[in-house]
Amino acid sequence: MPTRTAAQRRHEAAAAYQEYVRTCPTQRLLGRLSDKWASLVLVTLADGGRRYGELSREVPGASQKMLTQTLRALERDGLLERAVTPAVPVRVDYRLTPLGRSLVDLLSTINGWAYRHMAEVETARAEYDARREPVGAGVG
Amino acid sequence: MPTRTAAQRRHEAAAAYQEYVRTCPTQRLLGRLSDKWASLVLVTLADGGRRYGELSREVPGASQKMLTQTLRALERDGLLERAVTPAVPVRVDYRLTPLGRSLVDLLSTINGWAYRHMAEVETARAEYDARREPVGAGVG
DNA sequence: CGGGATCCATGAAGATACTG
DNA sequence: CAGTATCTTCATGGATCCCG
Repeated sequence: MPTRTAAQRRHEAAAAYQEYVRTCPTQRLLGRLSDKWASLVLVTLADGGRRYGELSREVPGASQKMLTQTLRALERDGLLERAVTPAVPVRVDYRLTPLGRSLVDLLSTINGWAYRHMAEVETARAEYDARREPVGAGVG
Repeated sequence: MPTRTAAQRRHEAAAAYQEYVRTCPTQRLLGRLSDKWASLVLVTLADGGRRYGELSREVPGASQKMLTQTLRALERDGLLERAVTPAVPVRVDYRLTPLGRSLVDLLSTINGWAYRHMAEVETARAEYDARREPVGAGVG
């Protein structure tokens, strides 16, 4: 019997894989895009800069916590710029960087695939469900 | 004073938006791709079908629960096919459908952007962190 | 107006054990 | 071999309060 159990070795493999996932640019990118609000903020900013309040109105459903968090993450990644105007009521504007616009383009591509193929997905999904849902219809 | 408070109206807006997010093909697609294991399984299957056990070995870090769950979801979406061979030890093969291969192509595009731009992201991230981390270095 | 900090509910991810 | 069922754990997201 080896020192490491199968579970332990699997755990090590998992750790190594997690590392790979964290390293792989594609996985990192997908992670960023999977952020539900990130893509929404990006496309909202695509047609011009916005103030914080405008964003919170145009991206409803996002709490300020999530919005701020998303904005911070996107700013950190160099996808958008944050401009603070220290007036009496502070004014903060957000706008895309060239890198951000580049990502919006990619988002358009993804969008294109979605519109071209998601109908097939929906169909497949409906068929799949149809084969499972009638639990008591076909067996009796 | 209206019947609905600001919080309630925000809640309704959020609900409506959640509905939009669920409806929007792009959001649905991103949701699927964001599934950490989904993209991994797809690219693994890109160069040929695999048995369940093979997948669990080639995609370590995924518990069988996660693997099964991912495979079911992908099958449901019509991205891959599941072929059961009822032998003594059951044999199950998974392989991409044309739709699945199409999605792998999209994944390649995403991959391309990632490799072209993630270095910029890393740089931006490092700069951003550099402006925050030296908490006592630049202020004193 | 913009946002940081905190607390809490929810759901997803993993380990384990069992089945056919 | 190929799962399914269950329990626990943990990260995520949201509500709230408060500050500049």
